[in-house]
Amino acid sequence: MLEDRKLDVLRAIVEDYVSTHEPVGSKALVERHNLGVSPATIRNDMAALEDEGYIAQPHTSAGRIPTDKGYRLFVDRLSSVKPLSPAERKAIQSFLDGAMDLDDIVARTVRLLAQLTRQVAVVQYPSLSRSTVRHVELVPLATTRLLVVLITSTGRVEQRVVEIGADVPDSLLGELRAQLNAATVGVRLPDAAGMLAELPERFTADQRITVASVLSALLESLVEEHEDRVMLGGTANLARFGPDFPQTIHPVLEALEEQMVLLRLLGESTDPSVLQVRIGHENSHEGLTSTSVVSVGYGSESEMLAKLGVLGPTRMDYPGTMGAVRAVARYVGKIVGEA
Amino acid sequence: MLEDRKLDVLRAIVEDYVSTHEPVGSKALVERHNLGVSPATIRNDMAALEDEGYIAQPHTSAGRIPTDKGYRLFVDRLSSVKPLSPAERKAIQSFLDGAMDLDDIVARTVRLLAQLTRQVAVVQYPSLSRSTVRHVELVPLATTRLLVVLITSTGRVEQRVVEIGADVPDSLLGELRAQLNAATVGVRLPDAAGMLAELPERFTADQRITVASVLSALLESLVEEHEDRVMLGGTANLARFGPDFPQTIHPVLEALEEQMVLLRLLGESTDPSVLQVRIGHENSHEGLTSTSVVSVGYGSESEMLAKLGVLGPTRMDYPGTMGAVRAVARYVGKIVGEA
DNA sequence: CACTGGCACTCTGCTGTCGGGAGTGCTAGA
DNA sequence: TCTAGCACTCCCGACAGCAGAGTGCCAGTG
Repeated sequence: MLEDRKLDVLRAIVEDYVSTHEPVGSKALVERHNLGVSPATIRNDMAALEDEGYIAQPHTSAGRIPTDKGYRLFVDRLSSVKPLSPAERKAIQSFLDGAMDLDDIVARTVRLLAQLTRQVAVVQYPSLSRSTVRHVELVPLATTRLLVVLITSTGRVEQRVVEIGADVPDSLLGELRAQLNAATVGVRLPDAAGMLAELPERFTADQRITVASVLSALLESLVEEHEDRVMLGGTANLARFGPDFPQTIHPVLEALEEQMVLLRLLGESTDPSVLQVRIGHENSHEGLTSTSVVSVGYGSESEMLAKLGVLGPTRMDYPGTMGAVRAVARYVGKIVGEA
Repeated sequence: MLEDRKLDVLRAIVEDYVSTHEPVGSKALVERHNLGVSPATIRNDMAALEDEGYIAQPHTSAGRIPTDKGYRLFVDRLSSVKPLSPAERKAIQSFLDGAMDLDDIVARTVRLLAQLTRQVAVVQYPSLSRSTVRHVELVPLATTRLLVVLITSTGRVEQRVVEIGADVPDSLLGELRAQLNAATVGVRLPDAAGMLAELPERFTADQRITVASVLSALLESLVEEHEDRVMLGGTANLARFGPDFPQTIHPVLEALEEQMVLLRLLGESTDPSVLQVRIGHENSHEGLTSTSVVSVGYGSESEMLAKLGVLGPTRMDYPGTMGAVRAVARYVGKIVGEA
């Protein structure tokens, strides 16, 4: 009973603080939520919550605000993911349905997430490592220069320019192209490297220089995975972080410029199919200590291809944000799964 | 004589204001720059400059700050582009030399510009319209689905997925691929459309449906030019816009999210080979009225391929920024010219 | 005629003071 | 276990006073 109400109080504090952005006091609390008790009682509960580290007061005799630990409890036990309205679902669908190529899908997703959550959206491009080789193309640019193009099953195109020491006759080019495709098409990217190991042996000694150059470029494209790209949107929403934000916003902007940081932000999860919320200091990156990240993987039923999420102030609407992120991830997963 | 000194005063005001970010008064002026006259004299000049609209005071009895018109005069007549130090030149070169593909070049350029100028950098991808077709590739994705890939002389790759009503036999695919390449390779993108006009006539009636679908996708890629992409960097530098910037920064962030706005920002110029400075209200976009844009085209000697530039507060170091932008444009031009 | 020095004036911005208000913790009582 | 009351703390806005910076103007000088 007592425990139960304490949790109710914490939930009420989080909800009020999220909507008003101001420390919430005992009196306002009983007025807005109809807990059947008096402010004084609430005060006792609040004192207890403060002792346990779930809330804090900015200064003596101000209202309370939730701590990271408080938000954590709220997310884990006090709230449920808010499903989207039918109108919103419809909007998602029509927004994403017009997409043509992969870039377009990712770009639209980012916009959509940013609009829906009114926060900063981050979408990772579908990872190469999970996809398979669709086609390898060699294009002569000059007599001693080749463009190696790798097309994957997710529609992604990787390109590399290779400088070859010698002239490359068309016949060799055709043969090499055929062999490359025969060896790798349909194979998963990480496995494709292995399929190519014995390829040089099928060519004559003086051809091998060329073959080796092309192979090394292709292998580079295949393992590119680790420097996956991400797309970013909704940075204008940073302006709603709060009025105290000259200090707050700068480190955040800096973090957003670093692809590596963004990837780590999305990445550090165990099971990508489960919605993940990282709150304030739980974020390894300093400068994002008053920032929360909500992320989840997306992809076909069988596999997660990449992750997406949003980033906002710790004082965000968690149920709504989580609902939006999850819904968008599902739709996008369906779309890239089909493609 | 009098006119000359008035201009000196304006220059001094601009320089001081840019470095201090505070309204500059007559006394400080004579101290910092050794104009050989007394503050009282300067005050007369300042009054005149104010009448003519070159400077203004935020409130009675504060120092003066330059107006947009003042900056304009400063840029046009009172300053010269500041050449970079040898160290900076070296940094540019080594920074850009490691670049592999086009994406990489653009990404590095953006970072470089942002670091050098400590402002927001914008780089347009080399325009398709000036480049030529290097290769067209058709890749079957499924029995009724084709990937059309266009590779340009600047190393850019455009891709489109086409849904074909019917099965596409390999023979037709090969024939079509050959014909497409024969007709367009080496041709400028805007002209290539014309070369393809008669292509359908060489195929039988039932093949034409397929040919038409592929063609329309290819034509789309060819004229894609108008929605050229841009890359953005250094947004963290927005935090240095000033302490008054919650109002200032939000519209700017919004503008930066819109590709179209960015393109127009770079685009609206007569001769792209000449360094262009657009100051405050000269910028057509509202929300960027306290923002200046320094931009210039880049490319080979013969042609400009695209533009790049930076965006910052009107109170920016114009000579330094202009020098950096020009220098970077030259190096990048050299690199994409070679590629 | 152009420059200078001096003077009165006008702002801003900082400091300190002072209630009002909101919120708390504690204690006594139901 | 909850409630009511009370004294206390602290923030915040208003107000006044003051120093400083800067201006405009005017009379004087080479």
